[in-house]
Amino acid sequence: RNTYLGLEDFSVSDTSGTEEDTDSAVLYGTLRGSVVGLRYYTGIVNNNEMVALQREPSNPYDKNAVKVNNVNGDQVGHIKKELAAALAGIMDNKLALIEGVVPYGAKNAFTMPVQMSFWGREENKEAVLDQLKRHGFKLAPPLKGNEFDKLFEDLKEDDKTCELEGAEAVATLLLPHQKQALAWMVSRENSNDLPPFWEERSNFYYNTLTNFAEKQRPKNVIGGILADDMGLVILTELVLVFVWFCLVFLLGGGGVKKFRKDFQRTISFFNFYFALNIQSVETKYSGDGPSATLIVCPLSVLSNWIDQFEQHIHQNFHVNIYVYYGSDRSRDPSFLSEQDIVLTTYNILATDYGMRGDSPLHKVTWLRIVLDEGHTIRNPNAQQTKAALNLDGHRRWVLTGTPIQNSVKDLWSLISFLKLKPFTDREWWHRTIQRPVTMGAPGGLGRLQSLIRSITLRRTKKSKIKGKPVLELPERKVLIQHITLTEEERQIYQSVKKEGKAAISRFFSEGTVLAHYADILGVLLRLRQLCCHPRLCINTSSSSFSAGDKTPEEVHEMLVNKMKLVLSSGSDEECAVCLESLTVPVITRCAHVFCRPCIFEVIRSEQPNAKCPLCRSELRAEHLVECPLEGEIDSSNEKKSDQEWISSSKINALMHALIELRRDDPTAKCLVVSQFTTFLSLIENPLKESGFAFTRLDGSMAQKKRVEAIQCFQSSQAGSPTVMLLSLKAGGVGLNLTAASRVFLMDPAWNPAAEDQCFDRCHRLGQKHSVVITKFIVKDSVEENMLKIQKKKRELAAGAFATKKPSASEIKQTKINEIKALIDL
DNA sequence: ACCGCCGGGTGCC
DNA sequence: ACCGCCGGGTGCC
Repeated sequence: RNTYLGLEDFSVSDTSGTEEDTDSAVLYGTLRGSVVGLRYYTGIVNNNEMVALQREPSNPYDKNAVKVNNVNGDQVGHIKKELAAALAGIMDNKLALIEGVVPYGAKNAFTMPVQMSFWGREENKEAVLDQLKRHGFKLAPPLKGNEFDKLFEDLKEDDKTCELEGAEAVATLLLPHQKQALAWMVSRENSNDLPPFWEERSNFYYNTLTNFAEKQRPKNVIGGILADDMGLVILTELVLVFVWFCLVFLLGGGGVKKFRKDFQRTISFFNFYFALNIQSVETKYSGDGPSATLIVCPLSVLSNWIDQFEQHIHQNFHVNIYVYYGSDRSRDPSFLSEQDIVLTTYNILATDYGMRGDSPLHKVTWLRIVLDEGHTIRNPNAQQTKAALNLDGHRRWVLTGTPIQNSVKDLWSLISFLKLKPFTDREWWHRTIQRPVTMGAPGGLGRLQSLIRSITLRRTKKSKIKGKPVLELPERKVLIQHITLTEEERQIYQSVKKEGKAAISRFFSEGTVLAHYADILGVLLRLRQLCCHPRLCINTSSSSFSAGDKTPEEVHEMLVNKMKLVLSSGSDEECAVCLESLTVPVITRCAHVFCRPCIFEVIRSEQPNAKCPLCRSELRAEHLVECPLEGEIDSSNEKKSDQEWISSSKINALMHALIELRRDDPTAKCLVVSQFTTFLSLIENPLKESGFAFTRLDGSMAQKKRVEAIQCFQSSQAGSPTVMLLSLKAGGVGLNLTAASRVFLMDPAWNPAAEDQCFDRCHRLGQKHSVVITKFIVKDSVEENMLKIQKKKRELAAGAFATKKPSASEIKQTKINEIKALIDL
């Protein structure tokens, strides 16, 4: 199973089969059994301690053998053979998840009882009961009285309101929330506290969740999660203090003056990192042990880092920074460990870990590991997650704007990365936190909150310290401007709508909605495009809804087109296997789009008769079609510049607003945002005609061009552009466009979060003016319906925490409902 | 006694 | 294991 040489792969074995459904598992019942052979093993348990049951098919005495392990993974004994004979089949076929608790008998020498709970999908219940019955066992109803309650003890909350007063000269530079963050971080780096849910009890360390105890003191993580939707804010200038301390340490105060001056420049978020790294320099001087800090980030922010390091560190200190990226990267672990900072991306990390089996990054013991945009690793099955979890180094920090997106599930990878015992093992995480929370067990949420509180610093824009908002941003207003189409535009719109509605109605009555998912998205896309400009959908009219008899080439082309359609439709498609946004999209013959690795895993595990996870059609690796070219997804209809330019109602409304704005304030800058880059191109025309200086930022631009466009736009020089044409999803979270105080959103997005994120690019620290956002919405159109869906999504997101993540089929059902609402069915 | 009963040896899977 | 189970020793009252 494990093809990655030499590196422990801790989750492959428990991620197939039942894993996907652990959230929807029901409790079949409980059964008392016995653990035997205690005297042969070293693993010990306490009364009421949780134990894990593990199949041991290779046991020479009994192929049905089931091992019993304690929380530490040490074997306690075996399940008695008659019972094991009944359990083996259930476990091997993943019909149920069997969990054990040893109720008493902790001091028994030979055998002890074990209370087992059987969990699984409703449809497997009968088979499990049957199998047990055949061996003469019968499940008892679930135990009453919630054991979780009595186990749970709230932790004292860390005092995060305490501020750290830095050196006098520095303290004045810090805002209260910065001092607070600093104090927290310093305390995390220096604390000797036990990790959450551990207590010291008469020479033993005792875990209050699992009732596991051991002599050895469990390590608390040196580090934590900085969860901050204004991450860019809270850490700003934090570096000053770090650097200050370190300088005092290093230079004894001598070089401090010059240094401080340098740092009174505008300082950005990324300073945090080199703050940490300066510390690593200090550690290097102060003794042996690892001295290199590894920073992993998405590719999109890599250059930001490099810039920051170049600007600040190189000149001031002789800090060795190595960017571990590109095919010529050094493969020498000892070279890497000599660096002060090694910078790399999640992709490189994952590639090295997976392909080479001797990843240099995994051979180094790091002083500190920092995961930037740490939510990147929220999918426990993703290669980059496994790669990150297996990095070696005791100080571990996760920086993320969105640690808990939709579910508790997403948190596991982060907690596991922090190496908090016993949560690194998925089973214990699931039994003690995830299930109690998702099933609403009393105390479950409290437990989770306790955990989060003790290891994360979470601040939102709305957080307050001592009754005052942490951050006072200028006001932000969202206006909706309704647009009425011209008679001509309306005619085209209605005719396309009529045709599309007829087709979609047919799909509904035939029950083939899922099979025509891409076509339906296509109809909706065309309608949305027509709301913007009639020319946007000129080339996407191939409404061949039936596959018919086609040559392989034609099928291939059709699939590629469908995939492009899905990807460019802006509907924020998720892969139904991993439920993440698509990476390396491929399309099946039945026209459903998945991540390449995900669908290959499905094919591999279900072979020889793999079925499409969405529609159960036949699925074959050789039929999968990949997306031909990354980037220029909707460029297919871009090649018509020779045509005469015409305006549209929306463009007229925009130009009217822009000209008015310029008249009132010639220096005011604004963002013009659309999901359709072709639309942005169409807007360029009237901008030129009306003499606007503008710039443009979209996903297809090379990194260098982007940086240029951003700098140009942010400049306050006379004659600098006042308009930026921005594609909705361009740029990462870090994109800073605070020069703009107006936003024109040309077309609504499916996902309101995407819009909000876009607005945040100018409504953030550094914004001096109030921000006015104008959304253009065409009356009586698909756009108005999209607003309703957005509203629903917002409400859903507001109560999101603790609700479980929807399954693939639920996602599709939601989408079908959306489709109905969108086209008035 | 092709039984019962006794008591020693023994012990996970 | 202060059990169960095994198999050898033994055998009226």
